[in-house]
Amino acid sequence: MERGQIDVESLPGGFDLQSTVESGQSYLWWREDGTDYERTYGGDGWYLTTTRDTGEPAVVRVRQLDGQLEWESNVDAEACLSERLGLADDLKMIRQHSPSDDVIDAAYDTYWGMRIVRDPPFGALISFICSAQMRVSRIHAMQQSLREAFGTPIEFDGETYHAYPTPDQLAAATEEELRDLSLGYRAPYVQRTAEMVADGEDPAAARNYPYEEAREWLTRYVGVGDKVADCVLLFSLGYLEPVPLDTWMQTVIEDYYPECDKGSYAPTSKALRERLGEEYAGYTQTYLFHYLRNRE
DNA sequence: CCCCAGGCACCTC
DNA sequence: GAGGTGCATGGG
Repeated sequence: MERGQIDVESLPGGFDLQSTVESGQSYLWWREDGTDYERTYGGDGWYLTTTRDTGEPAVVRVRQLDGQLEWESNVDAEACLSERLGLADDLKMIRQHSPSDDVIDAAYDTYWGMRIVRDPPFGALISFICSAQMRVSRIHAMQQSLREAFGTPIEFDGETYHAYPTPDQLAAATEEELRDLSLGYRAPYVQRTAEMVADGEDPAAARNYPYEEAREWLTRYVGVGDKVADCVLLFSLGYLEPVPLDTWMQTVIEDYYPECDKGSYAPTSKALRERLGEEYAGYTQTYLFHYLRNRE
């Protein structure tokens, strides 16, 4: 077993592992004890995920003890973690470039240290296809089901885990098998998109385009509209300006920024993006989403 | 029974 | 291109 520590206290803005992993940005991590994100969990508990960064599928688990991020894996996971958890982002600079009002300030203050994740592109694409009209806890459960049904087993520290399925593994699944995992009408979307990626249409190729063209390009995949495309760009591909518009953000617009409601998705998202500070609007959006969803 | 969940494909016009 | 409709599943 390899292990290590990353000093996150000295990063600009620090780091909050629990908020980063449990804020609905990623569905590719899980708690060691398997409990749902709706239930309370010690602030120093372990979170696990899998990676193929070094070629072979590997398990990575991390926990935060004050200013240290402690990790254990069957591979050297330090570079992977830094990338996946957004540790290179300068939170202080990002906040300085974001506007200030009562609700934005409260969101940043409450969850300060939360960072934008960078999920692996295929996992991000599939998990956000699954997210359509679905609660956070069930989106998680679906990804765990997909791992166990189709993912490559990994032995680690005396336990058997499952890697997230590869495009080939999911493309070989039948719609019927996916429906049996309670994916509902998303089952054919997942199967057909996995086929497209397995046939060589790499979602990471969206990075060849500027933001709005990249969003349009991603809608080529079945089950991917403007909202899911925005989530993939923001939570996987390193774009920090997308403002995904879901039902929660529609409520935010009604309650706080009604002048940004332009009727349809693209112009409304653009107006809110400009209102939230253009180049890092996705960061502010993610703080607002997490803060407002957990308020009360 | 109802309504809703980090929406999308498909059909009109 | 904008605007309606059907869609699976589980929780409150």
